[in-house]
Amino acid sequence: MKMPLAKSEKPASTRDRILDTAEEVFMALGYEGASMRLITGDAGVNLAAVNYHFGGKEALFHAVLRRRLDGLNQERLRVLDELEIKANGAPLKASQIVDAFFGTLLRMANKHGKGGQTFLRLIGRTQTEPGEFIRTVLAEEFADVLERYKQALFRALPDVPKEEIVWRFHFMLGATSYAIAGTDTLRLVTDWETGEPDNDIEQLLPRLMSFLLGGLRAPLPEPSRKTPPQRRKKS
Amino acid sequence: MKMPLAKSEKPASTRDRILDTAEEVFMALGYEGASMRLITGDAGVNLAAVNYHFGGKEALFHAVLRRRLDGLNQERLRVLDELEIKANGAPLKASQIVDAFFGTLLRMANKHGKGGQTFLRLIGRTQTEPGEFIRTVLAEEFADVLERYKQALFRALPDVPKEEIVWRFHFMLGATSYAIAGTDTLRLVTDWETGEPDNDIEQLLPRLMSFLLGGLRAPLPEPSRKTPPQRRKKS
DNA sequence: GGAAAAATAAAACGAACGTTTGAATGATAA
DNA sequence: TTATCATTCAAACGTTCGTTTTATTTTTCC
Repeated sequence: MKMPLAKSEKPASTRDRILDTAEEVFMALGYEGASMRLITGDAGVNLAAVNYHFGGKEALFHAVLRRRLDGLNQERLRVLDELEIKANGAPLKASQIVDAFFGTLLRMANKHGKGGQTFLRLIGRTQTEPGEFIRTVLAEEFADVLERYKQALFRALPDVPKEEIVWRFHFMLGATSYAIAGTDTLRLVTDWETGEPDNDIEQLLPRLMSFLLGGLRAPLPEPSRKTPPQRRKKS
Repeated sequence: MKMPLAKSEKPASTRDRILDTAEEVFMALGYEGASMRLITGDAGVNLAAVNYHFGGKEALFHAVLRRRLDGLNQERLRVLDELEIKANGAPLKASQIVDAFFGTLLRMANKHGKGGQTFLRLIGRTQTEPGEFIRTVLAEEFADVLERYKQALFRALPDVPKEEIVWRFHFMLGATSYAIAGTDTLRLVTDWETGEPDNDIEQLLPRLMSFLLGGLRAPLPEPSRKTPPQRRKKS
């Protein structure tokens, strides 16, 4: 029988076991580095199961990303909606927007426990993965959310040129992605005799927030050139 | 004959052709994604040449990184020395330090023309590569420089707790690495009807600088907890 | 010149990859 | 029960991987 399963039971269907394991393995080894034999082996399922349930390695990766990104981005939109309703037409504060975007990410990751943090590091990694289709997946997944938040920031910071805001959004994504993906280089910078990065998220969030907001609201670079370079003809 | 070759000639020894090509291919496909057959093929040399001249794929990657990283980090140390001599014992300004570290990176990359920018994106990529040895290489290569700059920042910002500076250094690395590695996500954020990212570096530097300094000097996060969590026992 | 060393070339190695196949097994419904 | 469907499984497919081997060519040095 295909019982819906009361909430906390865990026979863990083959499909779900693959997803969970794949998430971890992709995170640890990257897309290219993770082999289907390793994933299916760790998950305790047959090698062919991935192709049966998902259609292939790419599709599996796609599914892994989607499973959590959907929830995350829905939540991001929900929080933004809520803020805008409360504001009743007035522009939001930049700090609210930044928190709604990046704070939601970190808090959701923390909520799901180990799995959430694994995923957090995965998408940090994924941002710089070279594969063509990976970037496509991310682009599709993020397009709506980014647009909404971009617009919100435009309204929140009317004095900052839109182009500059876009750049700074990009920088914020980088700082966050990096802060999440690897404690690698940080471990190199500091002496680390304090805790493991596992529950560092609670420490990380306020620190990251201060940094991001400081950068976002920084004084503009001196406009060294009047014209925003010469506009190039569209190819 | 093994003539030293007047400066601008370019028979390009097998070794150098491999290095140049490998740099591009690694950048485009990542370490795992780049195959020796592709590299040697593009370089127009025999497949076995890499193993002959470098010893293997890992050693080749190592050599690619070292070739430019050595110069970069030497220059970074030189610039910092120069600043500190001029300051005559007084602490430097944070903006000077940030420019010496990140500005030097971007300027050097710009100097070497196409090759430099390729390399810039490569190290941006490399920061999140999963392979074990890759992180080792980067750690060795950067250790000295990071330590020097860290100390300089400590002196420049005596009011900011050292721990906080380390974190923010990490965030700055992330923002920069990301800004460099992929215009990928940015291309997704903006509408891009302006120029290609090729010569964007001149635009990028002042923008990035403002952002980094804004973040670095941002007001501290409220110390929500007095004790810096409880110190965990060292395992 | 010719011997020694360095460099290039072609071919093959074994291992690992993602995917496919076809039979065995389990559950579902008439 | 029997027919039907979905799932699991072991085995093999054909490629591609990094590396090694063997032979040939080129350079270096006496």
